[in-house]
Amino acid sequence: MNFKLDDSLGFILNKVNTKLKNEFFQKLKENDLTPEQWAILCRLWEQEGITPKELSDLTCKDKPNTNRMLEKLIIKGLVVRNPHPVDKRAFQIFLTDNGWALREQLVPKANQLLDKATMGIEEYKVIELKKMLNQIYDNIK
Amino acid sequence: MNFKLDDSLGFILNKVNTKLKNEFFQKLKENDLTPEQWAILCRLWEQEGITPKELSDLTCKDKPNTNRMLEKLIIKGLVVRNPHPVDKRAFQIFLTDNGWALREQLVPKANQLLDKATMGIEEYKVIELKKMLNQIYDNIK
DNA sequence: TAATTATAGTTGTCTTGACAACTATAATTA
DNA sequence: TAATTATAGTTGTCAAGACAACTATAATTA
Repeated sequence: MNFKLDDSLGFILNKVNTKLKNEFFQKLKENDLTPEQWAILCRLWEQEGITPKELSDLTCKDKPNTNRMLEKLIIKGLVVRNPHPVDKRAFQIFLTDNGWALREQLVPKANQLLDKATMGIEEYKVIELKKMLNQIYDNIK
Repeated sequence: MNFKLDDSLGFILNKVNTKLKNEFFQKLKENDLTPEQWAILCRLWEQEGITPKELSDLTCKDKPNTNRMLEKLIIKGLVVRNPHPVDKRAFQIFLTDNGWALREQLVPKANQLLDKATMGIEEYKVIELKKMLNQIYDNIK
């Protein structure tokens, strides 16, 4: 009936994730962005014109939150929301020039942070780490 | 200038953490608890009589949040808050009988979920995983 | 085709997380 | 000892995550 919080995967994961996200938040501050908004931009850099629903699936967030984040990105002028050409319920999200321009500023910041985070861990170990995390993701539910 | 979100440690970590926490939340639902409140209880099971400040350090949350969670635990009758015998600014947090009683209900739930999450991953690999995560934690800042 | 069901997006609520600013007490040091 | 600085806890704000309930449109099927 013993349980050591410090040795619990859930606690460790949460701790690391919070700290990493927070550190990234600090780095993104000067661009007035959050890590979650960053994730949305990333997806749009990969593929423009998708719907909020698709974005919410691709970023693993629910629809209400995705929409609220999109609102903020629209207000910031990084993204536009056009009516969907076929489906009247839906919208298409596109990047503005400003949205595209952020990419070359932000990607190095993200990579810098990840390099720092994984310092001292061999590259193949990091790959293993990610593989295990993905397996855990698949294992749940 | 390429960046693949799906291969990014930050994104994967966040995804897994969110899913695991959420799954745990579902398990804790019938006890009307959240994973964060669980973490506080864990610490108190390990050591009673510590202050909110110490609890916030031990659970890696800030003071305001820790206090708000403690309020909820007090309302639920799982925890009491006594004046600190020496330091008039501080308090001491103790478990009630109900707070203690939860332990044997909750610990198996946590272990069950962690077992499921790490299914198919060898035990020494899970240890390696936790070690790497802890190193990442130390690497940041 | 009409009725039913599914889906995209919206609104509102609750919990948590980070942070800043504040009060009261404790500890330090001049 | 008096003044200064540090600390415990509090209050308020904003971003986000989960969830439930809702509207409008699309897809299915009777």
